[in-house]
Amino acid sequence: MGRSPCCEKEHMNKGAWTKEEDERLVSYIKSHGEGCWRSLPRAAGLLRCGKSCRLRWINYLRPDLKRGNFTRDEDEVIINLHSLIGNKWSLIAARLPGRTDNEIKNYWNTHIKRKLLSKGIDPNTHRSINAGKVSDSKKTEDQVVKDVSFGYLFDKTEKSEEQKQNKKQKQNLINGLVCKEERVEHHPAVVVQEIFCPNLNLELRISPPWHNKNHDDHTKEKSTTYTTSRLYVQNGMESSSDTAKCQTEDSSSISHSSLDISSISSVGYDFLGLNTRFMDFRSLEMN
DNA sequence: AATTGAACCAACCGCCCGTCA
DNA sequence: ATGACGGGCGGTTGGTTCAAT
Repeated sequence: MGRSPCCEKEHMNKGAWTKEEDERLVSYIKSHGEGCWRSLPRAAGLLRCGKSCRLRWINYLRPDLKRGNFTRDEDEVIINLHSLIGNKWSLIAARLPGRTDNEIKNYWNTHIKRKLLSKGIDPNTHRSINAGKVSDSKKTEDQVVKDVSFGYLFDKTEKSEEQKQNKKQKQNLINGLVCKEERVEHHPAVVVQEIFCPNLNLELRISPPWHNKNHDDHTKEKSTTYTTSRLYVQNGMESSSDTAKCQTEDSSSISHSSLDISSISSVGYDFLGLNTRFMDFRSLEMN
């Protein structure tokens, strides 16, 4: 019954891969293709576990891997997606061509986490550490607030602008609404508006930017200024109901048990304020 | 120059889930 | 129907490099 063991753990090499092992693995996969990791080591003449071969190929030897530092755009994608789906590194990696889940995970733990903390943002909740303390004190037991912020985390060119923003945010916070506007770099005609409601209920609600009838016209005429909402999220993960109700901005239901945003990305909006080539949510599901 | 600690990242570990015998 | 395995995933470890003292 069942299958035979993947590999004998004894007599297997461990640790760093040698150049020769790499060459054997690459050569074998080039001629036979990926797959069947179980039988690959023996066929390729490697004293490695199939798992180890798979990992080495996926994380290091694959020809389509992008090497070098992460770009600012990639940083943003990672942060935004992490705020949405958490430590789902493979899902995040799927939005970043040439990057692996392992690479992103390492980058998150070594760079982004620290960057967020230095800016007073909790990397787990993506909320301001200070704001969290304030709101926590006001929380009632049956009113658990979990808002998701996609705030920009990068240095502003002008501190005075930042101060203005902070002042505006504080005022909005007092009014029960956090609102932030920012012009997109390289696209001065585009204003990104972020709206955070600290007292949101627990339903999960992810919506694309509201539909603008003149969207096409605007994209044709880049000089025209238009506003798009970055994302509107009500997180219901802690709700007693396991099934989150997901609706688009125009209230049409997507799914009760899973979220399929393919219809959104296919429209071509700058969903999450990111290039849609990164944001094809076809395989993303949230329960 | 030597030592120490931080940072980085490749690789491993252990678990989960779908598939197969 | 059952139980074992393969593949995939997230978390962790350990070796290497770099910077500070």
